[in-house]
Amino acid sequence: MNEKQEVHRSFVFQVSDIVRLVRQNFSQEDGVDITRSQARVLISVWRNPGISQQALAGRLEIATMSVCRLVDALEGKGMLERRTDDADRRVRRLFVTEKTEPFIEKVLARIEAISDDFLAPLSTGERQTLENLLGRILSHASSKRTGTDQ
Amino acid sequence: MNEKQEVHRSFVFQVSDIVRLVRQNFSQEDGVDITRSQARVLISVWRNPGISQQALAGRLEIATMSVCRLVDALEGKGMLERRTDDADRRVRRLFVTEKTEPFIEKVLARIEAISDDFLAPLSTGERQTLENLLGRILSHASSKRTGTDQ
DNA sequence: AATATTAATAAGCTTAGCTTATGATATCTC
DNA sequence: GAGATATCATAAGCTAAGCTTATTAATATT
Repeated sequence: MNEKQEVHRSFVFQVSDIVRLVRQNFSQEDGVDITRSQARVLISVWRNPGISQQALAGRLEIATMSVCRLVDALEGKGMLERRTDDADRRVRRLFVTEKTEPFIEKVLARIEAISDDFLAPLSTGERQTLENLLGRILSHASSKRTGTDQ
Repeated sequence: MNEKQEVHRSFVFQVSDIVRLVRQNFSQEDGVDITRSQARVLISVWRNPGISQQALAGRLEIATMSVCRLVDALEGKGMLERRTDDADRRVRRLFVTEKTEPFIEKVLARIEAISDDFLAPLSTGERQTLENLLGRILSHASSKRTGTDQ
């Protein structure tokens, strides 16, 4: 039973394993048909209405092409809208559609619910500690990324 | 600059983001051409020589088909060997090839190096705390998985 | 002997990215 | 103002790390 834990408990594998389990938990449930990365985009656009795809890529630290694909999907579902910027007609400004607003709450709730599920075995204090440790790891890791930014 | 952190700091996104950065760091470097999940398989076979693909799937908590593909890749690189079990000729017993043994050290070192890289901003005590918290999350999450085990 | 179960695999799908090339615009330089 | 250069979005197609749904071969059950 606890032999199973012996596989290889380095940080790299620990986080990979957790993310695999998260992904498995993500899809189903409520009536909002959206993936984890689509949710990330949606929330980010909702928080930054009118952001360009380029800027969004910088903010999410993924390739502009990846943003483009994710926006394609969300636009296809009618959750996001691309509007051409009049001042610079190369850029597409992104907006959450009005009909989508109510879904945002659901998406946020789902993410919180899944997080809570995983954090269930930890005390409140431990959760804060964890968030702090992971946050520091993230800022450290993303601050030393080479280029691709902006 | 720290606006970038504001995206959405729930546990789900924190771990996803870290894993994305881990994957980007994984591939290159030393002379061992292997992916993260292949490494996971390789190490597990090395620690459990003669394990069947089925049993390995149970241990790694992934589908038998996924194991099959990963073993295909590793066998293609000559790092793993499938031997038919004489007693039950349906099962393939897995072994690390002799020429591969020396690579294992490299793979383990790489994983440790990447882990260390990410853990760099933490003190030794904090690292232990983190490992403990993530470990508990993992056992909790995988214990409530439905079946597929063993 | 006929049936059911199990181990592995073939085929093809999904998610979440990536790179490389191309088409529109904008901007900079002469 | 024209030509070169840079920038934003996107088309096309790749990789990694899974998945599901058959199918085949072998074993176990009845």
